[in-house]
Amino acid sequence: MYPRCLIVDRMRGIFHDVIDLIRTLTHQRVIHMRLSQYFIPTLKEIPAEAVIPSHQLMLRSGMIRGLSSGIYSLLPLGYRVWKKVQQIIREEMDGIGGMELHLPALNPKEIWEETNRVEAFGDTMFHIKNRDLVLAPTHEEIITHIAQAFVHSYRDMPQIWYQIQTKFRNEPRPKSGVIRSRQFLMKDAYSLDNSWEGLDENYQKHYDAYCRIYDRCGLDYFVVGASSGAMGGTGSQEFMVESDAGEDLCAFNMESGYAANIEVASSQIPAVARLDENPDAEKFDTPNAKAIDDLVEQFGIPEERCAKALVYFADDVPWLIFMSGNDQLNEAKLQTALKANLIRPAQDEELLALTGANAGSIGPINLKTKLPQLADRRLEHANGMVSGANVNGFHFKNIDLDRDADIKEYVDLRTVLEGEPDPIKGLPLKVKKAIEVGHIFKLGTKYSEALKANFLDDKGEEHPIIMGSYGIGVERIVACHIEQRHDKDGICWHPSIAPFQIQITGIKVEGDNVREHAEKIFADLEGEGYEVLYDDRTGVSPGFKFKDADLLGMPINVIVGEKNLKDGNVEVKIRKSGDRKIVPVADVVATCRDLLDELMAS
RNA sequence: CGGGGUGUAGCGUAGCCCGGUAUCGCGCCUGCUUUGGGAGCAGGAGGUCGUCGGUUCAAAUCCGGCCACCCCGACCA
Repeated sequence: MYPRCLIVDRMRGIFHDVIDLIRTLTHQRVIHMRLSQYFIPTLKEIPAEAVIPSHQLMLRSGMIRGLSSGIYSLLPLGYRVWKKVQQIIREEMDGIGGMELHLPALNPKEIWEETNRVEAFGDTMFHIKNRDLVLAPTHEEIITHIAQAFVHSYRDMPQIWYQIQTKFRNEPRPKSGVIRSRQFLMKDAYSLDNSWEGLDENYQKHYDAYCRIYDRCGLDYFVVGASSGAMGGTGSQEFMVESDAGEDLCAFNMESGYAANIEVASSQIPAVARLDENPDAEKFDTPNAKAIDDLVEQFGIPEERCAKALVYFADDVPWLIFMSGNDQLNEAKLQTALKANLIRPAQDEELLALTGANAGSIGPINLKTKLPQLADRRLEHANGMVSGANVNGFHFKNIDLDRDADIKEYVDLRTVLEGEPDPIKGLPLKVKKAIEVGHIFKLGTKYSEALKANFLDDKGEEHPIIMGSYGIGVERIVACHIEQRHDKDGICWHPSIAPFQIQITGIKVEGDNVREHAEKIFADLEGEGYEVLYDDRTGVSPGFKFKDADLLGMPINVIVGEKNLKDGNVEVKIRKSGDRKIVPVADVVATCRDLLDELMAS
């Protein structure tokens, strides 16, 4: 037993230990937010490999570092942004009842063979060399596998499961920095339903959540109807950000409200009219005509009266395809029309073997081999057409496709062009490049059927689970944000995903007055809960600090220097607008709060 | 996979055509002076010239193979 005074001393000692611990923790937290300590390797010059602004600025601001083609390290400043985007996604996914889980990136190849997707992905999927394992490019198979094991009753649904996970895709050509890379983060969500109405509801919930996510990230985006591609399914939409760095083309007319990926976009371009006169088809000499334009120039044939014939293989079956004039075949539409896993144009030798002629002289009459035929709907019942004779150097004229060809079906196969009338109001279409930042799919039962994920309904009947699949590219949000919010000096972060909301620039912090005020403001702003990066570097010229601050692009820069301090003021600069305010030291916290609230809402 | 280009210090580059052991700027280290828009002076460190082979007395430079990266195209649930 201690004498009383010793107990008091001891308690006093513990009390002081706790205070010291708090001081230590606070001190450690603060010291990491100092530019003199924080690892931000900025670059003055633009690295040669970076072409687009977001890539250049991510490198220059020390957010990322390339390791290999399409593979990037996320450095501390960049990773802060990544985490913020993920947090916004988590909050909105949780908000629609999503449950976060985490699936393995390493998958048995076998499960991917059951859905035929080892073949469908082909070289895009990474394979492990010394085991029968693959690196997952997406997770429908694994989700369905879990559903198959545990979801057996209509009472078990609906479900929304999601994860934020690293995906691996062996892109043939990684490009544009993190926009097309071989390892990237994706939020992928999957809905399980016992009815098609349920799927519609879950799809709509995701649509709404996605809008909130992109709004909160400060992105300017639009939504387009999209192709379901080899994923299968009954409907899908893509969330797009307009950008010259984009790899997708979108056709739209704002006034009529039409917007679609060029892969599915259609127009009201008129069909080729049927002529009253309909003489027999007649072969004629065309020694120098290999392209539609040659026929138009040499023989004065109207472009649309030419039936361009192409041969495509759909899962190893050759098809003869007809298009009007120079209309461009849309391969996505063709793939959908033929319900094929893989399509490809025939090669020269194959053309010769199948038709008897080379490209440019192929047509419906005198084919060497009988081929299934498909034509664009513009050509429905068209006659008076010119097409190849299946002998090099000859064409037929006066072809009646109803009479002289054996076309199974007329479907929309053409790629729309800017200026054509849109399908809703017939207003002129615009076409622009965009980056896909999200995609929502009504998958249906493709995977549940393949993996036998069935449930019993209230009548005891067995059905495949009805699924939806919903993806967001995390790095694309960051890249698009920078693409949309930068100027000649650097990034202009929206406060929602900025690595720090506030930067403090100390001018000549060697001086006691400046340093003490800057430290005080630093502590006050952190005390208010803001994330603050304090440029406390000594021996660095003011110009250097300003340039760095503009490059890093925090929404607000508080400049503490003797120039204003002698009047009791500091300067508060808004990165995006460039506006500057001179405010009394005592008002800094309130000013920052007001400005950030304003910027957050903008 | 087809076409084009590049590889020289941490970054950006000159030299290559016409062979003689590598230029300049930025950055980095030391010292002094500077400090409101990428400071000055002085001194210093750092390079198997992507890699392997060939030609030559001698190769960053000429020839060939390979590798990596970038751009255009094809491809891209």
